[in-house]
Amino acid sequence: MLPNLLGFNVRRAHMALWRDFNRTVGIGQIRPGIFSLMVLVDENPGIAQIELATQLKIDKATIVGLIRQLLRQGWIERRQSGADRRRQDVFLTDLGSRELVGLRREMIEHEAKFLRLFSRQELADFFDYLRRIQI
Amino acid sequence: MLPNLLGFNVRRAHMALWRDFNRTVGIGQIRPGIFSLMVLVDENPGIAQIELATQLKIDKATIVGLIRQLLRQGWIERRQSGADRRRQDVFLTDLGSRELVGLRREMIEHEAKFLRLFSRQELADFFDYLRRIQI
DNA sequence: TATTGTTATACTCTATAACTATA
DNA sequence: TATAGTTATAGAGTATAACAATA
Repeated sequence: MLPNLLGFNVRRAHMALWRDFNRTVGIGQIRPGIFSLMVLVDENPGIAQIELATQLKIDKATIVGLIRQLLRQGWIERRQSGADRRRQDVFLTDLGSRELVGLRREMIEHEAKFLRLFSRQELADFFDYLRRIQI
Repeated sequence: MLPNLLGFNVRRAHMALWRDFNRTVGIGQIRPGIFSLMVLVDENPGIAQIELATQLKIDKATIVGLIRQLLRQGWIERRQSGADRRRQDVFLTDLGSRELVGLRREMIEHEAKFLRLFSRQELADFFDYLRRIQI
């Protein structure tokens, strides 16, 4: 039964990617969740935590823990929003920005190992299929 | 960057499936990991723990925790192997077998929500792609 | 009343290292 | 020496519930 379950196959694909990520990207310093949060902050300077939660599709309480790690590493900083004082605007620090350059490079190296298993058209279809089930 | 990363998309697809599984299958009693272990035991009565670890691609130490839960629930039982006394042969109990009937039905219901998003050919391709990255 | 962020808590899933019993 | 299973420990990653501050 298992080999014919979509959930089982997605789960194993996820585990394989996860393991290679951890061997390749920011070894001992970073995980997929933290990486994607950093990229989001880099691409949206001053983004609010609630917005990070929405875009990453995880609970706002979960964001707090990730933010705390990145603050401890000195890779991000927060400033209270002027417009809405409930909000904490999140930015990368200079250190965080420099770090992310290397992480992105490692990320591309990691992705390449998997991307090369597909033709251009297969990849386009694969992404399409994966997006369909991101309900 | 994120929407164009294979890892990011697989991760989100995994989360979507995980959440729906937990709303649909064995509510409050079971998780994807436990379910797949039960199915494996059902299809391979007397399977050894080391074999479960190999087939599920997780460490043998991790199996112990899952086995312990299922023992507590009375859904599996173990007998020492006659041939190799290091081994513990794992079986479903009658209770476990009856339980699994309902769980399989819920699993199919859960899968159907996602499978119906694809044509037969798309699904065949999708499974092929997912298997390629299960390194 | 609703939203943003926080704290406390708990659970799943995974791994590594060191161990016992057995092969 | 190698393998099967266990224990202890750790660390991601997620969630829910209740709360303070602010809108």
